[in-house]
Amino acid sequence: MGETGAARQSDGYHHGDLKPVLIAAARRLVEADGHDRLSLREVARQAGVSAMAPYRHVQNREALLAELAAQGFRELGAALKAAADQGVDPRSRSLAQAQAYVGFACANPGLFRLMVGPLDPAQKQLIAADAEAAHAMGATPDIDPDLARARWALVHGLSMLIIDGRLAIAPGDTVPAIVARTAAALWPESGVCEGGAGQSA
Amino acid sequence: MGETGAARQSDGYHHGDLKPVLIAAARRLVEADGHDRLSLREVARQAGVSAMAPYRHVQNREALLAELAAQGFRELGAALKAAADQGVDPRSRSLAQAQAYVGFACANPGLFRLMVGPLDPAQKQLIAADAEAAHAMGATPDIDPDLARARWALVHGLSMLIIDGRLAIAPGDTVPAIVARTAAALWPESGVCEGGAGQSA
DNA sequence: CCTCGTATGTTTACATTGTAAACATTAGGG
DNA sequence: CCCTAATGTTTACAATGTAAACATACGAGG
Repeated sequence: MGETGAARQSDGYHHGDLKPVLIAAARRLVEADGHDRLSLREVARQAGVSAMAPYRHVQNREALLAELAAQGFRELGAALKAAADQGVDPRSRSLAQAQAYVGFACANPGLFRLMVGPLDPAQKQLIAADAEAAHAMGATPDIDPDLARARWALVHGLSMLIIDGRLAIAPGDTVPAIVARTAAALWPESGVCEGGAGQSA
Repeated sequence: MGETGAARQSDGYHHGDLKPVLIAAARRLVEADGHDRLSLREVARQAGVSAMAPYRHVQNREALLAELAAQGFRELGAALKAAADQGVDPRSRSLAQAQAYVGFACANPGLFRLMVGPLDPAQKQLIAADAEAAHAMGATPDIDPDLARARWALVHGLSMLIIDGRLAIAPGDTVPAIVARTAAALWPESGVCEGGAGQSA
């Protein structure tokens, strides 16, 4: 079982299924060293091909990063949707989504920083659809926009602070617990989360 | 009065006061292109000196970025302190600090991203003192740590979302107003901000 | 089955960058 | 007035992004 899927056919010249390998290698490197230190040549090296091979599959370095970001947004969107489908009342749904968001960031810090960081407009268009999908997931449509923005800023800021090591996680503490405690500190009772402005559907 | 301060003495060989010029140029470039695209050679070019001249004043590129970050933290700390000294009740003090934090990020997005981004440990030690000063400013000591964390995450996330262009600012709207509305959405009455959870436990 | 076009990989080439090392100049104290 | 250290410069080299030219093998059509 050496050949996985539709991989190389005969010899070593034509790899046959290089692009996913490149993306996987790039993702590994982005997690390891950060997206700003990603080198296309190192990606090629990890994939076992020549330095110029990646250019047959991506336009340039930025385009590869954009594909990575798109993949990240797709995964984040799926995680948010799964969290939304899981809760029963709006409050637990909100908490589950918040935990999913921060959880994703903490599980893929390098990728998250890439998704969140600035990208030149050409590539941004590439990932816009996925990003929109993920973002729409964060804001349920039946609440005050100001409150939605506050919730988004909260989970986003929490994510950044944690993955940048500014919020040290005490031993024995977990990310979902931190999210839950932070949310609890803001909404001690309940009610605020779902009620908000009375623009009921 | 062409020579500012202790600038060049006679000819063009010894600049005489190069370091501040380098830092200023670097800051301009960081704002313009982002810290990941900063090139020491371009800094030198902007300062009108040779490519290797900066190495007489900073150990390497990372060290220059660290100095920039330290400068940023000092300014942010000053802004936070000024905001704290300005308010009368704890609530308006909190709001003023939040507005100062987000305002600083929006006024210096490139620098803020540098301050917030990951830096290798050697340089991190350089800016640790300033960073601590700025961070301590954010959390007044008399409140629930969970609430302090929530407030910090909120302003940090708001800053990131705005400077990354994810929260488009409507024409006529201002950053302080957004911060105020966001805070108002979370604490509709008052009371929560200063009283908080009875962490007397 | 053979051939040829095209997709995919490779090699070569060049500009830009970070950084080390050797050299040049000048300021300022003996 | 001269020597030394501080400051700037030139030279040099390795790594990177990317363009251009070259090579090979997969698959369609005869």
